[in-house]
Amino acid sequence: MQRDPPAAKFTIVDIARAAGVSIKTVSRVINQEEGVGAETRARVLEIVAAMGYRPNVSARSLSSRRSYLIGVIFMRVGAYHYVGEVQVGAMRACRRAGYHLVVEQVLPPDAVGGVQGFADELRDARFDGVVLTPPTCDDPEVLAAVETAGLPYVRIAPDREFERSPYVFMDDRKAAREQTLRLWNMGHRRIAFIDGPADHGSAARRRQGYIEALRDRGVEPRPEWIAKGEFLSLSGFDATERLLGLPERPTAIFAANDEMAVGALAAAAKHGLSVPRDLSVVGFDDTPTAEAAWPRLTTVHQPTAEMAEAAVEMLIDGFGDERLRARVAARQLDYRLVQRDSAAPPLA
Amino acid sequence: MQRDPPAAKFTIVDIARAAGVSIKTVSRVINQEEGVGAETRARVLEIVAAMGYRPNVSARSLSSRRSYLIGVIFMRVGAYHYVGEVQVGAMRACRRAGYHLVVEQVLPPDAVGGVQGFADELRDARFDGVVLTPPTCDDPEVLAAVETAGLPYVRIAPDREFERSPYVFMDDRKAAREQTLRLWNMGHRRIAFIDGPADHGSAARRRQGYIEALRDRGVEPRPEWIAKGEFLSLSGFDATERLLGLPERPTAIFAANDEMAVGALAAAAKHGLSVPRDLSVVGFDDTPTAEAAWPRLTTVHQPTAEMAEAAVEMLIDGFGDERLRARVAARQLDYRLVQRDSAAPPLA
DNA sequence: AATATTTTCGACAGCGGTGTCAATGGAATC
DNA sequence: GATTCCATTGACACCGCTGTCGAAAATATT
Repeated sequence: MQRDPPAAKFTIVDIARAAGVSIKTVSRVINQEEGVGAETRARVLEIVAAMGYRPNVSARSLSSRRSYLIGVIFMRVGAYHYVGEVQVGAMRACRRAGYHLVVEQVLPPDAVGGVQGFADELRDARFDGVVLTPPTCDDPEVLAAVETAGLPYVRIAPDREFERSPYVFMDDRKAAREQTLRLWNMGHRRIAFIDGPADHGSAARRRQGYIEALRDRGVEPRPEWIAKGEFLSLSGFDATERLLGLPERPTAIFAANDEMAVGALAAAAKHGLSVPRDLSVVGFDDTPTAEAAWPRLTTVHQPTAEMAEAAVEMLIDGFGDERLRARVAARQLDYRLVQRDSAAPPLA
Repeated sequence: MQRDPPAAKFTIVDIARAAGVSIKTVSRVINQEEGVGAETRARVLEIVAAMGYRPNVSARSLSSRRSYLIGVIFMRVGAYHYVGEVQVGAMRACRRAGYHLVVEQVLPPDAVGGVQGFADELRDARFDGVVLTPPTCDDPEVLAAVETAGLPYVRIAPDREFERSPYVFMDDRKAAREQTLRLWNMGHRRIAFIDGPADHGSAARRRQGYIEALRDRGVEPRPEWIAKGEFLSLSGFDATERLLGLPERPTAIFAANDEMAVGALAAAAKHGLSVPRDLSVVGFDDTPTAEAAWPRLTTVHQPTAEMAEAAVEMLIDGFGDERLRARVAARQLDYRLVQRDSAAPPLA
């Protein structure tokens, strides 16, 4: 109508004409609806392929009221490596199903835009569904906005209200337990833990796993072995300084995330301790930091991309089946212990 | 028509009726077209606000042939922190102009999907324009795909063919020069450089800046002071080992990116050198790694988010003015030296 | 005051698909 | 052979907006 078509493509009408059928039949074929004769279907498919036809997304959305767009919501896109991983997985699932991935961020309420800006975006974008990542997946305002918009959503690793929506998760507690036992089985008996922020659910679950493991082995973890941290490398450094100042110095330190583990490595170096000879340090998450650190961190691999992929799958599967939306579903993914160079048996 | 409207919203018809004007007039108002009386415009705007009307994106796209979607293309979304930064900036610009951001990735040709998968996505998604990031912005196949699709595009920090499209960039050479001079001015005279991959344009420009700075000060950089690296921390470690093995050991090391600088820190620790007392190490890029490292890295801040923001702006501005597309435009952004803890004057 | 211009506004035809529903025709049933 | 029944298929309205173009109203010109 108005602008020159960027690349003169075909429309469903062209295909219908070429195949000698109605546009509705073509529509049926490309949407894999039934009720089309095998022969007709084959002919149409052939022509579609030959002419390189691809349906117009806008027209399809307008008519069907689906956008074929999935949104992933982050608190701050720039902040964490996490974000990239999530996108990789989500994109994979989207492509498989013919969806596209739109990235949205909710800025903290004080920032320009804030949650309101997010709500507006939500309405405009007409997502078919959204995936919420931590910590937005536990933000009451964000959840309210999404629910008000009537959008189906799946949460990744939520901290609470597990009945509120479908979600995917990993067993942090169990992973931390295994991570701790790995140190134990190497022979470590004085194992310290660097905790994450108090309001961070997965940090709490990891701490829980650590405690459980020790109790399992008949050891009551001493309070001074659990050092407060903030998930940042500097806090890991400080925490380690405190731990190394203890009368009975730990032989192994388990940091609740990789960044703090890197801080721990630095503190060890400052104290002239060689890792893993004099001190073992293990992390959690398996971010690129873990691989880049020196020595390379022994850690727990969190299947971030896979969780995102699963989340998008659940979402898309749910579209077909309205009941799925109501029914709460959860999907668990497996972690994996990663053995690298920062942990070893303690010196006799 | 078919599914129950998620949240019963208004259409342009409702607004027109409420305002007592034609839908076309409402359309004019919301698109800020001229040719509407001030009074009429005000009335319509008021009703739009009161009823909370937001135009249906699909309908608008179908009719206007614009999708209000901007694509950002990455090689591998998961790999670099870079990706998040770019998205932050791009999203900022998109929101301001009422666009949405879709993330796409081109997988290496050998991967499932590969460049072909990307080309298909391009056609489906009907982007109004795309932003290409390194290294895809120099990939002939990718460029060909984008151009074949007839899409306007802006590149971020391309390495070559600067006439081929508008682009945004930062002066790597000058920044590296300043970074080197900073070390020089601290009193360092034996400054080594850890180079990036041979085919990486910005690495070459940084090396050039390093060389220039030394020549500026009347020093011809010795070949053995320039160590090969691969932008990965391990390669920085190895390079540093070689440099520290030199008869006349350098007092400062300038790594062409932060990751290699982190490797350098590790190598220094292994050699029992305290940074920055015994050895200064500086990086480039100012990724989170720089802040997380121990000691925190003195580096050069690359305005990644701002570059992406500028790229999207150029793209959107170009839509209004067809001539802009043809005309090559470039926009330069400023780097910023970041002073942290890994560099200090050499020991007397 | 009559006419020429300009500004403001609306009718209407698409954009390219999907949903509804009725028509067609061959197989199955009686 | 007439009737009923599915499986196929197509006609057509419609999704909500923008572009075109002509009409009406306001303003300027002579």
